[in-house]
Amino acid sequence: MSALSKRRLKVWVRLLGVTRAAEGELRGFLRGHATTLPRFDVMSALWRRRCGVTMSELSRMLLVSNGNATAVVDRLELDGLVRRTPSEADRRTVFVALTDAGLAAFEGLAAEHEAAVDRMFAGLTEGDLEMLTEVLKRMGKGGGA
Amino acid sequence: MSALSKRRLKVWVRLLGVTRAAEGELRGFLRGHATTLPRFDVMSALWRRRCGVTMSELSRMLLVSNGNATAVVDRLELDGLVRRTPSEADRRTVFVALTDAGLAAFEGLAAEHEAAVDRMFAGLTEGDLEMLTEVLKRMGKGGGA
DNA sequence: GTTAATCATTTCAAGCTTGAAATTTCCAGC
DNA sequence: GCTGGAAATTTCAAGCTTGAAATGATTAAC
Repeated sequence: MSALSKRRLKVWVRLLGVTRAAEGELRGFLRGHATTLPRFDVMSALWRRRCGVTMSELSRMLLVSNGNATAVVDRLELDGLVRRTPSEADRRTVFVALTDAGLAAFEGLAAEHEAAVDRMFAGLTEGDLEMLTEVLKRMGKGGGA
Repeated sequence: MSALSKRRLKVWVRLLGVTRAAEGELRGFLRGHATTLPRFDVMSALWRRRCGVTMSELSRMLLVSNGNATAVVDRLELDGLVRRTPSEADRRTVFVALTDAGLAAFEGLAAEHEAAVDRMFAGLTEGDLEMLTEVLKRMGKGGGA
């Protein structure tokens, strides 16, 4: 139980705290628009991959379980925001994509979401951003092994 | 939609990704010991404040809703790991504290947990830690206002 | 062409989490 | 000492999330 490991623990606790606080802020913003963080995350992923992704790809992108992706996509589908299309080539796989309504809904929200994130990072310089990216990249490599 | 705001968005996505991956890792470790992240978080908070905290303090410490704290404490209480004690001075408030069994359980886990966090941060130098702390501190101030 | 292994997805039970609506208690002003 | 507002906790419905088990489909080895 070295001093270094205690320090790492402290950094981890702070990292978790800041991330949770930020998530809370975004959740509050999205609540005002009758949606939620996981729904927004799914729609955002589908927006980045406009032509559609499989359920497995989706859950890998968002780092959530398969069952979770199924549940959120189910609800979005009920609301007409996403569409499932069975693959022709492989009858196991399903492609998910935004509907026109989903695309419009996401794009209406995206700018405000970006502004909210902007505010969260207002206290950081460009140098901070660069260092943060660098450090996070290194963390990802170490932990994900 | 400036280049800077796009950059901030990217950093936020990465921050969220790294944090989720790390949480996943810790969850996996805790699963092997028949417990979960939220339970561990509560016990950890009660360990830091050995003499007991109120439910409100607890939910503020963990950045979760009151209802959530109630639910997790309920389950921990059923398992005999924490104890609720009504306040003498104010009959609205309740103090929560680890039982002896809870203390033992937590301390048995804490060392391994610390080791797991240690591994996650293995790729970071002390300078990285310092800079990360600094940046996170500044983020917390900006966003939490 | 069977068989076995693997893969993509869904289903399920259990637990987590939220935000809002009760409930009970305290406190301040009258 | 009432009374109204504020505070601490719980309750509740709805949605989120997980991990494991089930289902259905593909692939590779024989």
